[in-house]
Amino acid sequence: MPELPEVETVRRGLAAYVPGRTIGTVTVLNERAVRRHAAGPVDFGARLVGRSVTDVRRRGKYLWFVLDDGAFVLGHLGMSGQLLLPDPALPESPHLRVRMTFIGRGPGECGPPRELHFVDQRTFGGLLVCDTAVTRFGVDVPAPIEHIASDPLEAGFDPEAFTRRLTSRRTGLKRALLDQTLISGIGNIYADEALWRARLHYDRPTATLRRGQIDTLLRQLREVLGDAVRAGGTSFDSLYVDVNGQSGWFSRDLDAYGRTGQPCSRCATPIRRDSFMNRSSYSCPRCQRRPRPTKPGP
DNA sequence: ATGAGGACCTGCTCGC
DNA sequence: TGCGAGCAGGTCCTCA
Repeated sequence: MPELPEVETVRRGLAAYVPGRTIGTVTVLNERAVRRHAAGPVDFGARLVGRSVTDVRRRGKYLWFVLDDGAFVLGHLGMSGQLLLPDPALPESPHLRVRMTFIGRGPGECGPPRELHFVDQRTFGGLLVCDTAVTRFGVDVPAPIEHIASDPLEAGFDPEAFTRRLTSRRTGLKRALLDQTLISGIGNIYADEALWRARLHYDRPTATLRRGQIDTLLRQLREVLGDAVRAGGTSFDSLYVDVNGQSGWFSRDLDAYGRTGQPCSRCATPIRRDSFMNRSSYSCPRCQRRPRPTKPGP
């Protein structure tokens, strides 16, 4: 499940159940799911069995468990990954890639503990175990995501630094928003939604943005991401669900994404779909004017 | 540094 | 009914 609100929804679900639990068994059903764990699937399991989870954290679209020996289990959901605490009465997904069981039960619980399933239809996502943390933007993160910038909902997100880095680029605005080394957590849906809210065109050269426009964009980004987190994320189908398999309902609040031909909710002009960066971009041709071609520099 | 393009996958929908 | 094309919310790599 892709973008920040969906990953945060999953993180919250995991944080309510997993910390304090001890991992009993780990079964890797598809090796591709742990391909980024260099030591291989056997080592992946061996590193986890008997360890307790102390916390569940997130930056951008990545989330990780902190273990009692100081290691991390880092996960990315790719395009179709799910981390589920499934109802044992229901049939297993055919796309189950990694199964984890827990030992013992929490206070007041009865019956066997839930399992943790990593389910991933397209297998672009994956899990790995790593030992080293690095401090980036004031937070200790697993070393493999050292290159990932802070996300706009983090306390330590620095709008000044973002503004400087954004305007020093010579690229288009949406391309920059999707660059996880500049700002993290934003994908195709929320980029289009924030650009619509801020009335900015996706191909606006970042160097021409005025400070006020960037402030507005950041405010709209925080707002749309926050709204979507409160709604439990966006989903169009059962591929994007929380740890219990439930869909979020933010899709009803989308103003641009996926609304080709439908009237803009501000000005009633039909929303248009463009092919951009090998994917779809949705925008209002009236509220979000295409930037003038840049004049050749001196 | 930038960006275009492809690779990595499965499954759904659409038009013929 | 079958079949190929196109599409899907991501990331990473190479090459120019």
